[in-house]
Amino acid sequence: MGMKHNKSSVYKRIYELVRRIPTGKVATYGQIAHLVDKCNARMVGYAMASLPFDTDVPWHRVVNRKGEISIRVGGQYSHEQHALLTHEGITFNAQKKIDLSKYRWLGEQETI
DNA sequence: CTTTTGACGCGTA
DNA sequence: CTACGCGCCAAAA
Repeated sequence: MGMKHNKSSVYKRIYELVRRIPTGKVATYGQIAHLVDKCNARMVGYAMASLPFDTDVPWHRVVNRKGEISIRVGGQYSHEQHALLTHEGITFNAQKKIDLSKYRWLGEQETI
């Protein structure tokens, strides 16, 4: 059935998913995109970039596939993202990378 | 109207 | 490991 998938509904799905990333965990742009139909990693980036300043969507928990903050260095928000993640207990190595094997959100899976 | 400019990831070389 | 092209979208100039 040709249910229309408006861009806005895609963005909405992205935001819903990002909201589910728990405190102290991160997801990659590609990981979010993989869970949303008609979506790719870049679109997740666009969706994050278009959020208002006072959003309650935890945008800072989305990083690139290398575990790095993907916002342009020197900008206000890259520093903000680093601060927020550090505050949640996430650590960065000497190369400013997060260990995804340790902090990656595994979706709905429950670790027993 | 067109062009530019980004919060990306993957295949390929 | 790096470099490049491509897919894909929106807001601003």
